Amino acid sequence: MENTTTLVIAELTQVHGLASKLAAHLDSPHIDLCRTLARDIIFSIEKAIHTVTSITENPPAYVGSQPAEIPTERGRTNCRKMLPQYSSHVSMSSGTAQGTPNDGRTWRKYGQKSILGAKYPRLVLLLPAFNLQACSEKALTSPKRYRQQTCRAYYRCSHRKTQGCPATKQVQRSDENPAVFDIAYRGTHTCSNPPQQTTAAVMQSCRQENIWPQKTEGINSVLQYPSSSFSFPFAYVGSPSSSFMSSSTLGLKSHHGSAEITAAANDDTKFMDLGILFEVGEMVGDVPFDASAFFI
DNA sequence: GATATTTGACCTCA
DNA sequence: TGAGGTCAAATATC
Repeated sequence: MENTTTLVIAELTQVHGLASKLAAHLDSPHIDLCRTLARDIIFSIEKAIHTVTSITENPPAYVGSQPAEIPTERGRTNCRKMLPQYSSHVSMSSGTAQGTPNDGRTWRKYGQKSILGAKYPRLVLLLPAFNLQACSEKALTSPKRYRQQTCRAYYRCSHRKTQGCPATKQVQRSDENPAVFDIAYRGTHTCSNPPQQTTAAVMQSCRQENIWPQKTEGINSVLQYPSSSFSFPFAYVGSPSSSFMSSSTLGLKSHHGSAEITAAANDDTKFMDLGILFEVGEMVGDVPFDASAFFI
């Protein structure tokens, strides 16, 4: 519940910031910007409502840190019912050809499964960790079993062996938005592994490598993100300029114990200009953002 | 050789 | 019995 409260508070904080920004621009000629801000406000409110609604309808059996499960003699948990619920979900648009989004932790992939009923089986095209050939061959040879399937990859903390860290995560494409990856985290890190990169360091490297998000031609307009990533917790809440927001949205948010990265784009999306991206954005949260490391 | 990934098999649950 | 989650041997990469 604490996690939910944090999420809702964060959303409300964002709404407050957006509303303030909207008020400041009411008398300006930038009507597109106002529309965008209004849309963001509505989105955040809907999200907060959804968060509260889902927690009411499906109270989690687990939130936050819990001791690692006691494995059986074969190293498996005895009762799946006792497994902790996902402590957080991250949605991230990523068409990078270099793997799943890096969240600052080191993960070891330990499995992959085809998931029935998913809308977007093309996930295998975007995440090289997924075996495209195997999936497609299975789809051809067993059309009934593999029809409309996508792959879900399973990762666990690299420090499970050395430190017994129970954290795991699952990565698959969102059914609701093909441009968004759903990354579900289970358990919390008990390892002492620090985040690999700071936000400023990541952005600095992105700027240097000129690998900021851009449209991927031919793959349903999926935004490409750099293979490097953001460390949590960090926060960026804001809206790109009106010209950009007319065709796409992007937001980065994080909270204690949970985080979310979202991005979406339609087919009209043009290359994102990072200067524009941060033009009307603002940093919130508890991690300092070193703008000097990002802007020349 | 160490480490990471792939993949078929196995286990649990509904 | 099928689906989801995990194991562990085989394989790939550095």
